[in-house]
Amino acid sequence: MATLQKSIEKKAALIRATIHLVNNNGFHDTPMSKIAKMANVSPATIYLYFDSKQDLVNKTYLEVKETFTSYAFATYNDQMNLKEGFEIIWKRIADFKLKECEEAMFLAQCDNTPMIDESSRQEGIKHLQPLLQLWERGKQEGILKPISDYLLYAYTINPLSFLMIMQQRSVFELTKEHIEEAYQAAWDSIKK
Amino acid sequence: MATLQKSIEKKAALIRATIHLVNNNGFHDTPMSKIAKMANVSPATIYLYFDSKQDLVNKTYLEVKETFTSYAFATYNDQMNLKEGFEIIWKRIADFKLKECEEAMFLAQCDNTPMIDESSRQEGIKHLQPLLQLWERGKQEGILKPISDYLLYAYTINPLSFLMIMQQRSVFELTKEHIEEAYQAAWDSIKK
DNA sequence: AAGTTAAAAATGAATGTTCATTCTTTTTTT
DNA sequence: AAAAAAAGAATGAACATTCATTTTTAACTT
Repeated sequence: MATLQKSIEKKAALIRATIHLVNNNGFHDTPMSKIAKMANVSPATIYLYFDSKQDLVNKTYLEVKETFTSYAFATYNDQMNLKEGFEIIWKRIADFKLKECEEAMFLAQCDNTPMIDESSRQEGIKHLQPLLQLWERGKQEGILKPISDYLLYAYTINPLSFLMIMQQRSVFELTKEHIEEAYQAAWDSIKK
Repeated sequence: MATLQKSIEKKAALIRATIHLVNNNGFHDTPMSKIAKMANVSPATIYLYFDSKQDLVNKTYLEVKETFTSYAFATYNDQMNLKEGFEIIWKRIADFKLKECEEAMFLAQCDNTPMIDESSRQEGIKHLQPLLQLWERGKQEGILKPISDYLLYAYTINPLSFLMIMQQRSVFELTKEHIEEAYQAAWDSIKK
């Protein structure tokens, strides 16, 4: 137990350090030595867990994406009707972005820069499957506008990322009321 | 003429090279030597125009932001009524993001990473003043929802950035119809 | 108009540092 | 005591910036 447990903890510490440092300094301004120091290991030890710096950041991305989508879909099941399902997922996503803002900021940075490999990016997208299926159903039932998933995403989920970043930069404070408002605007813009 | 003109051209070439290389590789993976090569100057020459790499990227950001907002507000004047003014600005912004996508991608990267200095970021925000004033008016006239500018921005302008990035990554093609749809959704989500 | 020269602009080649990765040795585990 | 995990120091490449020269510009003189 001890050894495997310890390995898992070490790997987790490395990933945490990577998220934190990359958020504040960007990928290329985050030396392996700093990641090692923050995770309390030797730089060489990183290479027991990851092939390279690029591999470390790719795997960090995938792990965070996984955490994010598990959280987003945790209270959803596909028996729910469209409106209910969408509201639950949307609000979980909002929750995640506010509560786990380090992780969410990291994802935003990955999604907006050439930081991670294209293949990891592709892999990460797959996790959103349940939401895409829900939308598909909504379109077939004639409840949602018959538009591309990208547009649906742009109107509903993406504004949240922007608000999170502004919150993070302390340029404005995001309250429960803002979130409720944003949810209404999101729903209004996609329902038929 | 010759000399000043040439200087201006050289500076412009450096800025163009910076945009292109940073878009494709990120700030810290874009060496000064490559920027110099692409702009057909010696690395040392960059330092005649800019204090440092950080200064180069800050100034590039401000210049691109300036170009962007000039374009966005070119056909707008503050005599217009709210709906007309908003539509004109929104569509100019959409236009810019599609036609000048290198510049727009660069701004998106600056806005989502710790790439540029905080002071340049602040400076860049000021250029959006006309849009904020228009919104202020809209709220006073009771045409717009009485919500924060950040929310208005999140619902209307930010989705465009997402769509542009997806277009750029060739994951979907953005047509005139998509833009019209997106505009309608934007307006619907902010009007009272 | 041609020649002269000082200042400005530009250059390619150093410089010194930072950093990813590897190597050798030490520590921990079983 | 053998094997696995971890460490710190060493290596070599990449890079931002500076330095010593060269080239270009333009003002001035004849």
